[in-house]
Amino acid sequence: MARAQTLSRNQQIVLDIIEKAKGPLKAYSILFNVQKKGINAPQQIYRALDKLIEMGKIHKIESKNAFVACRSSDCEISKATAFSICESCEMVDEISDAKLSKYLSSFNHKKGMKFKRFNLEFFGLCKKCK
Amino acid sequence: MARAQTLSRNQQIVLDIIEKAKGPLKAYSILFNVQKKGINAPQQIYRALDKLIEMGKIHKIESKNAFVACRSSDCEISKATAFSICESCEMVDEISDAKLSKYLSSFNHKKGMKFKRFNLEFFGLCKKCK
DNA sequence: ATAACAAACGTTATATTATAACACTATGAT
DNA sequence: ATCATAGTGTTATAATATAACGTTTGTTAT
Ligand SMILES: [Zn+2]
Ligand SMILES: [Zn+2]
Ligand SMILES: [Zn+2]
Ligand SMILES: [Zn+2]
Repeated sequence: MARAQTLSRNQQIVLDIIEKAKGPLKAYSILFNVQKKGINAPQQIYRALDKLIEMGKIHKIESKNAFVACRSSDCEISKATAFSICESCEMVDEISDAKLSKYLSSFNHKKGMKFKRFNLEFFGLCKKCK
Repeated sequence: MARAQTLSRNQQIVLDIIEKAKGPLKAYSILFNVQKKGINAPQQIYRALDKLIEMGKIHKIESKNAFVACRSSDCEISKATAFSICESCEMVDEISDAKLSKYLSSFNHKKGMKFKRFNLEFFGLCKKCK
């Protein structure tokens, strides 16, 4: 058994920063922010990010190569993620909508492929920006 | 008026390659494939890719940093794109499903954001791979 | 406790993806 | 003709991500 819920030192440092952030963070911006804590190399960041994603603690916003903390419970270890992204201020909000999630989780492609996971990114202008 | 439908030389070369390909192509793999035609620099590829995306001729698969030709008509200049992606063989298939597209296009977030565009990526194993 | 294993770590180097900046050319509109 | 827009070619560099290696730490089983 792995130590399923305990985070390692580096994982905790990286998660803390992502959770405190107002918006999505990029890997190298995380790196620059933790150099005072003795983390010096991209590898250390990317390894922590990979594990945190596996655990469902964070998600990657693919269209931005950036990372946000999970604020939802619908996404069940990143099998079903949806985000709303402002094209002006870069704000990202995790969408937690049971109906949407159910609809997409049960969506079946004509060509017979059974899906294990999806990621949906909506783009527009947020309240502030429109 | 711009020459809305005519492709430039480089755009045509890049589009041809993407259309002929069986699966998604990466920018640098396109580059290596067109060096015999006198295209030598990443910029030339990325510029063509950007325009082709704008025109709706191709799409970017964000989770793979790769590009596919548009095979749909539902996506109306890339405002509403959906893909099915095999995690084993990397096959990508554009999903053209009017109901899905309508459902998502009219989806409204609780927090009052009006969406202009979405991109949905499903992951699983294709027929061959499962 | 200790051996064995898995996970995490630190480090150096390198690969991959993407953009900046600048000078030049072609095209179409007024 | 002149002006604006789009496209080109080129060099350089930025930003994102992984490979490979040996070491250390934590967990489990005996
Ligand atoms: Zn989540
Ligand atoms: Zn905004
Ligand atoms: Zn399309
Ligand atoms: Zn497959």
